[in-house]
Amino acid sequence: MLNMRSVAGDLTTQARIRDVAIERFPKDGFAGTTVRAIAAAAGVSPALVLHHFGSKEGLHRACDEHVVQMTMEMKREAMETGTYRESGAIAATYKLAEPALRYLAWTLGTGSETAARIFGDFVDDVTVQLVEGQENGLINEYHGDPRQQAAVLVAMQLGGLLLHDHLTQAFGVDMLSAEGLMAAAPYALQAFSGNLFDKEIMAQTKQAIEQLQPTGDTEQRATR
Amino acid sequence: MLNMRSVAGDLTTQARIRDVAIERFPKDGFAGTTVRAIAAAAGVSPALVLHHFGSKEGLHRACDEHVVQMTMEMKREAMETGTYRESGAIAATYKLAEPALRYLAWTLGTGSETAARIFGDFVDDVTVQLVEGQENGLINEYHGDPRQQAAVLVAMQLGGLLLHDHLTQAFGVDMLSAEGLMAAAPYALQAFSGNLFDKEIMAQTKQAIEQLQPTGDTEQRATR
DNA sequence: CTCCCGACTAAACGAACGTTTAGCATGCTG
DNA sequence: CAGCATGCTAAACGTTCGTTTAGTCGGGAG
Repeated sequence: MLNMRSVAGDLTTQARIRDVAIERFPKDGFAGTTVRAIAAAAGVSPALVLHHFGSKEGLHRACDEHVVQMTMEMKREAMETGTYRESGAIAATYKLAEPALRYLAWTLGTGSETAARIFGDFVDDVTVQLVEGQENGLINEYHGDPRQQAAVLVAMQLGGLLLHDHLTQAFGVDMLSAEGLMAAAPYALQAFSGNLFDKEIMAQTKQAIEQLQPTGDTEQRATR
Repeated sequence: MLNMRSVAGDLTTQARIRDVAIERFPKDGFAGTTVRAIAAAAGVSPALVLHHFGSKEGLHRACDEHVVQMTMEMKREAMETGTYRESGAIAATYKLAEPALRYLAWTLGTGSETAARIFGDFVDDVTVQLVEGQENGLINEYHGDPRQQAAVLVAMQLGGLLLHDHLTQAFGVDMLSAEGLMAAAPYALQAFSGNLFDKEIMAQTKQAIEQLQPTGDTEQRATR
């Protein structure tokens, strides 16, 4: 059964093709990445790519599955060591390899079902942390629905992941590395500490939000 | 000079083509959107698209420019009415039309130069707000560099924009509408208020971040 | 040894792509 | 009126795409 011909760097040819695709798809998009380019980068013929994955879309699905699986594995490890809860769930993603992180960010930006699943899983985790944290006294009382609060927190955290290129430029450190996380996280903590924004501006903002026109139909703007 | 042939809905044919492209590019990606599809949706021939914009890439540039211009216009208006400062800069983007917002989110997800410019502009704005706010007492004392703090805040805020599809699902309200902003913003404010996270978990998280392995070369993970 | 299955390639397929060319219709200008 | 620039289309260009087909090679099973 283990009858693979060429094995370079202890990776199956199939896995090598998939890893190349995981690197390329976020870079040039799905349609912008050609089967021929993937094959060339993996050192195989274009036909072999389709032999292993059925079609280009099949390769896409395989990439999604693999990244999701790696993400879950990362989560499990982070939960065992305790860093998952402490780092607010998503920050622990730095343990993933950079290509997988870029792929994750790319997928989340698309409206795919995989993206919805990943986002939903994170929200589930943070919701649990919120509810359990309140029982443990780690989370103070709050208004509203825990799941909606969790969704906002997840979106905030993932913002750093999706915009890692820009944060990398702002910080001068690769934001997908541990150094980047160590550089940026204190600022996130400072924002959440309540020490940054004064009560006055918070009240002003709250009022401004409440006074928004509920429906944008009267003063709707055209794309013109 | 104003010699345009067909004018439907008071928009130039050229503007109509560009608006169609602004809708399509985020949906299917740049490579995934064909000139023929844009032309068909705009009710013109494919050749006319290239006649007006030179090439597909030229159309892309025109879309970028137009969205950037609309964003700046939105900013200027929000500054005049005061909502820009109060809403933390980016939240005011809801005033943009939905296609433009989707395009903005799509562009920010790419590593394009336009994205870097937009992100940088937002960071500039928030940096100024941070510095001026401290003088006015609206921002309390904080540690670190104001520009880096601003970058983290912008990334957090834009996270909601980039992940609007998922937030929309979580809230049951279109997150690119005023209703969506009104629904989600209180949760963001609650997170920033310092009332959500207890001091203990904040300290735990801070410690966990500091104890990360500085360089990930020893335990580096492969994409395998 | 023979047979066979799976990894793998070379070559070709039709379709669809971005772009070009030639030309038509319209309206402004002199 | 003639002349010309402009908005616009139809048709075709060459290229490149995803995919298919036919076939080679090599190890494992009988």
